[in-house]
Order: sequence, then structure tokens, then C-alpha cells
Amino acid sequence: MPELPEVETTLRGIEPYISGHRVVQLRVKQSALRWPVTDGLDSIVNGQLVHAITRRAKYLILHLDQGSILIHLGMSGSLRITDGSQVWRKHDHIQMQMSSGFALRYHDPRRFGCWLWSTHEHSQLSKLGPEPLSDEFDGDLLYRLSRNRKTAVKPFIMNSATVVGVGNIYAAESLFRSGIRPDRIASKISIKRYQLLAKNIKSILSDAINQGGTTLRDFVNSDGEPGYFQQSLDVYGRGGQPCKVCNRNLKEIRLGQRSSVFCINCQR
DNA sequence: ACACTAACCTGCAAGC
DNA sequence: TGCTTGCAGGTTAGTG
Repeated sequence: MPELPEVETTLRGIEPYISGHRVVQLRVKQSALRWPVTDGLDSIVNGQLVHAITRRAKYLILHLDQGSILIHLGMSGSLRITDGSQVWRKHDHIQMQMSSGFALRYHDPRRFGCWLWSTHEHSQLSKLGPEPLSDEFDGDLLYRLSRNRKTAVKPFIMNSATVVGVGNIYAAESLFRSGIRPDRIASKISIKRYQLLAKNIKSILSDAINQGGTTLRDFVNSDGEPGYFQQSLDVYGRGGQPCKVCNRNLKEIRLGQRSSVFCINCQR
């Protein structure tokens, strides 16, 4: 589920219940995630105040008195707020009980996410490119970084060293809206087209964040998964179906082991 | 430095 | 009905 808009929406949903409150208890039922949950995390964080929650790329960072917890939702993770007394569902792996009476529950069937403690900057964050919604990210940057790159443009924009937060869904959608084939070689795209692409990445991501906000009101004791696909997708998941613009059937290929759907007529 | 693959893990849908 | 196969929103470790 989690692309950047979902992570941002999760941050906004949980923030009021966690930030400014103290950790009373942390329970880890399953520590085998992408990396093992930091050993002894319970005793480390117990009693510490959560000062703030921030997001970097698709990571959430809980800032505590002595350090921070780096959380990633992987492919299937989710966070929700409970009153701390709810039964543990299958794949509920971690619960952080706060002094407020609310608790943060981490659910992740595929266990590709992480919960890591560090007293310094987390190493996972050290080589990340700019945030897509920041001024630092623009078409000029894409053009500059793409010189001499022989990779296809889709994996190029999904590479977190280029720009963070562009996952498979939004990569496909922003390339469609920009009229660029996903398999076009990155170095062969003009600066003008990269400017259009950067603009579309920004608008698609911020639209999705705004939509996520409307579908995620019920972060407390909610059973449903965070609303995700409310928006209409033009190409993602629509291989073989007609293009919404020209009606030709959309083509599906694989790039870097990821399915990539596009219109051979609208995207060049 | 770059490009590409395999790997982590479970659930689900499609095909036989 | 049941088994097998392939694929799924992400990221990194390893290979050439």
C-alpha cells in the first residue's frame, strides 16, 4: 500500500495521538522484519517523550529524547491508532502504548518494513535524493542527473538517489501524463520534457496526498485499510485496457522487475 | 560509477 | 476442490 502519499497521510493521521506523549510500553510480537527490530527496543524507548514525527522519503521518524525510531511500511505495512486494548490481529507485529491512553499498532503481512532505533542519523537516510515536493527537485535536476545514463527513465525516476518517493504507481502515472514512454533511455530526454515530468510528479503526488487526507479521517480504531485508490488511475493496473485519451489498448512491459503500463500512441 | 538481479515474506488470483 | 504458479504498493545487497 504505501507510496509517499500514503506515508504522508499516515503521518498526519497518527501525529496528534503520538507526538507530545510519552512511551509507556512497547511490545514486539514479531521482530523479523526487513531488518530485525532493534534489540531491546522496549527498554530503550520506555519512558521517553516523543517530541515529533517527521517523514523523509517513505520513512517515518519518531523523534524521542535520546534518539529516534525509523519506521518503514515496506510493501504491505500500515500504522493505526487503537485504544490499546484491541485484540491482536494476524500480522500485528508491534504496539507502542502512549501515556495518552492511545497506542500505535503496526501491521505488516509481508514484513518488508522496519522499526530501527538510532541515536544518530539513520544510515538509510544518508544517500537519498531530494523530496519530490521540494524546490530542490525540478526538471533541471532530472536533466542533469540523467546525462550519460543508459537506464530507462522509469527506473531512473524510481531510483531514490534521483528523487525520493516516486514508486511504481506514481512513476507510471506521471510518465503517462507527461507523454513519455517508460522505457525511453534517460539520457535521450530533453530538458523541456524533464521539466514537464517534474511538474507532473509534483502535481500527481500532491493531489494524491490531498485525496488521502479525505479518506483517512478514521485513523482511530479503524478496521479498514487506508483508502488508497480513490483517485482514478490512468495507466497503473490497466494493461490491455483502452487508453483514456486515445482508446488504444495499453501495453504492459517489465522494467527492472516492475510492471510498467503505457500507451504506445500517447507516450513517445 | 553504473546496470541489473535476487532476495526478504505472505496473500491472493488465475490456471490446470 | 486443491495444487501450482506468478504477481503485488519497496529497498538493498550482491554481481558483473
